[in-house]
Amino acid sequence: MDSDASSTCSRSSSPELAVDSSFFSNKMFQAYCADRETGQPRSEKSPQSAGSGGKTRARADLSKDDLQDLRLKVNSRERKRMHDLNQAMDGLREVMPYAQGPSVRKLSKISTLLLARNYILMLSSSLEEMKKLVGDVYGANSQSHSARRVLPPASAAPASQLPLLSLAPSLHSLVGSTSQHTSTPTVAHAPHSPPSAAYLGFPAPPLPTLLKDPLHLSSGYRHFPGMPCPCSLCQPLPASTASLHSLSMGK
DNA sequence: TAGGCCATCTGGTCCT
DNA sequence: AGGACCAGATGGCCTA
Repeated sequence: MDSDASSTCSRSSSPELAVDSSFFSNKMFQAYCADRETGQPRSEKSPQSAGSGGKTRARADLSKDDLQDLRLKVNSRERKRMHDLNQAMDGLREVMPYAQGPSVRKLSKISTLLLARNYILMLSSSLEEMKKLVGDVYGANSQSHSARRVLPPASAAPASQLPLLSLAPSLHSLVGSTSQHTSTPTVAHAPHSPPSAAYLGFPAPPLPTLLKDPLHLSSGYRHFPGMPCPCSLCQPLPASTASLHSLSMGK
C-alpha cells in the first residue's frame, strides 16, 4: 500500500500522505481504474453490492469521470477521517504512562484504549484516596486548633500535596524498590497534568503484563511532586476496580 | 509461515 | 444531496 511505503519502520499510524500527488500511482487505484475500464467489479463477492437506494441509482447516471471523481473524493474524506482518528489515538498515547521512543514499540490501538481505561480508573481511585487524606488532615486541624502541630514547619508544600509527598517515598522505601522509582524529576511539571509518557524515559514493561494488570504500573514509575502516584505501591486499586478490569480483559 | 496490526477502499446507512 | 460514520474486504508489513 502507499501508506506502508510512505511510512517509516516504526509504522506510524498517521502517515504523511501526499494524497493528491501519489494516489494515482496507487496499485489499488490503478486496479480500480482497470476494473472500471473492463466493466468488471473489483470484488465479486461483496454482500453489499446489491446496491439499493437513491444514491446508487443517481451514481449510475453519472459519467465515468464523474464517478471516478466522486470515488476519489469519498476515499480522500475517509482517509482524512481515519487520520484524524489516528491523531487522536496518538494524542492519547502521549499522555499514557508508557515509554515512548524510537526503540520502543508503539502501543496498538486496542492496547492504547485498554491502557487508557485502566489509567483513568487508577487516577480516579487516586483522587478519591487523596480527598480522603485531605479530609483527615483538615479534620485533625480543626480538632487541635493548630495547623502547625499537624504540618511540619519546614514543609513548603500545599496541604493537598502533603499526604502523597510523604506517603509515596515511605511506601517505596518499605518495599525497597527505590532503584525503579526515581525520586525527583529534573523537569518541572504542571501539578495537575499527568506525566507525559515521553517524559517517563524508562524501559517499557512487557505490554501484556501492563495491560492485564494495572498494578504493574509500579515497575519503573516515577514520583512527581504534588501528583498522585499511580503506581501500585502508592495506590492499590480498590477491589471494585480490579473486578471491573478483569471483566474487561476477559474477552 | 501464521497471526497480529494496520491503512485503504468500498458500499450502506444515518444525519443535517 | 452531501457528508459522516460504520463495517467488511483486501493486501502489506512485522514478529514469534
